[in-house]
Amino acid sequence: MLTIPCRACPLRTRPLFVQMTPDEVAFMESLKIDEAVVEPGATIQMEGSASPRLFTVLQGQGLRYKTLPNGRRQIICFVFPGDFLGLQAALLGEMQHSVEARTRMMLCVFDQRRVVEVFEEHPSRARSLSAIAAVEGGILGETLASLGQRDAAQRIAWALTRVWNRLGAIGLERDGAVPLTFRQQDMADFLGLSLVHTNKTLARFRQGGLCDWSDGTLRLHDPEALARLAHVEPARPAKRHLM
Amino acid sequence: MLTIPCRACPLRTRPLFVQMTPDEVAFMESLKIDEAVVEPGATIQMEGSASPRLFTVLQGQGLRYKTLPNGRRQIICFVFPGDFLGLQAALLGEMQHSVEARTRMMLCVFDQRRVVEVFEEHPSRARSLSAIAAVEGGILGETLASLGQRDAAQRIAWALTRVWNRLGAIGLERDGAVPLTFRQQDMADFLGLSLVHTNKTLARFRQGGLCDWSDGTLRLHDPEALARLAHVEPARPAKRHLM
DNA sequence: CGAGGGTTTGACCTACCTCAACACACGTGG
DNA sequence: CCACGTGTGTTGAGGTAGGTCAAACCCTCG
Repeated sequence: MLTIPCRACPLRTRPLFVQMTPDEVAFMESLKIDEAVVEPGATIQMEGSASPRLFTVLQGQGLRYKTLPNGRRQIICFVFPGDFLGLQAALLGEMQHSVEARTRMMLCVFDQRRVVEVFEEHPSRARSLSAIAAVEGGILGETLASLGQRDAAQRIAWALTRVWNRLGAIGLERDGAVPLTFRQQDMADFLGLSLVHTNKTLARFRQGGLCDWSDGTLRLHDPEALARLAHVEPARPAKRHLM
Repeated sequence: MLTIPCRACPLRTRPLFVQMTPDEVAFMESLKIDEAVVEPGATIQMEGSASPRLFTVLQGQGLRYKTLPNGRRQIICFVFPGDFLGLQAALLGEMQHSVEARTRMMLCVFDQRRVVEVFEEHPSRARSLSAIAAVEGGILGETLASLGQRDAAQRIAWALTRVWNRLGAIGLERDGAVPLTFRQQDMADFLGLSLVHTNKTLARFRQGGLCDWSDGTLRLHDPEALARLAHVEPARPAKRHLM
């Protein structure tokens, strides 16, 4: 039995997300087949395989990553509540990256075959699915620009402000802090930096009073300065779609 | 008048692309409103604006890029025949990057509003549109992994083998060479390298007998060695969708 | 013939990497 | 209770891949 029917989903009322019509919500509820809880470290989806179950993240944090033939790991992006997992499996038949949980996560479960049928059954939901893909593409483009054109400090500042805004937008800020449950190694693998350099840069930020990311908690003491350092343009609204 | 009706399009018979049903081809033909030729250097779409015209590239080469607030430029990817331009404009209402022509290009033109209606009118075409978005996401992920985890020589080797395979797949190889009409600066801005270092690495490849990219022409003398250097897994088929 | 865009080359420098140790917290078993 | 491993964060020392600067060398084109 579903403990959280879509119509009572705490996420979808957040202003970050494009609002659904009651009809859409009802349709999604008919698509939702289960809820799942996964433990930290669990692999949710595997690069190269076709995930028969697709997910919307309700709670928790995780990451998408690729393992390269040379053994190194690139983190594609961090995964937060509201993210949809398995889009490539649905549209291409195969995931191009793996997804792993970093905290305990609660997931909304969909049947991959039913999701594919969305194109025949519910055009506006199909549009949202495509929009999700397009938004992710845009984010990846921005990430690419960070890796290619920003130096280490700028990259880290960029990533932290990004995460900060995202987590704030889904209401996870408490007392000027958001939970950020990754290791420094994860951040390094995300930004193409070494662990050591990531660590030292974070220490500099901390000593400089810019921000403090420790014990799984991120505090931005001076968000403007950080954004300026990162060369981030003033936060665009950029609504997201939920599945 | 259209000089190339979709049913006679030379691209869509290439094995690289997922084949359409006659019904789909007819539908696309009803969507196609024009053909356009743009000159080298022309801006086809602009970051931040909603392009009212969407394109499928028939001929020529171009690039997608973002300009960062700090003035630097990140090339997102190279644009080749078969690519669809304006997906973000269609799905999100706004382009997140610009598109510029590097050679004279021939484009298939669609009306943005009509494309959006594809979700109501033609589910299987809508699926293809989404698949295009998903494929692009996968490619961006791979690019991300290159920027983050490969050194300069590996990045260049990776990019060249990628381009080589792509251009080969659409039948542009002649006498062991494909046309590649970019500047070294473009490649540098794509891979997050300086022009100087890109140039020197290319020179090393040339002297080492690996490949030769000059005068707008790319020759891979030893594709296997290059792929080995780049740590590229043996070419996956990875079909693409056309619009 | 000069101007401008792209490529090439050399000299120098630094941002970042690697290696290596240590610190601290946790759990497990003796 | 302590001894220990293991995983994560921290710090220092030294090395190098790749950046920047600068100049020259093509081209083509007006």
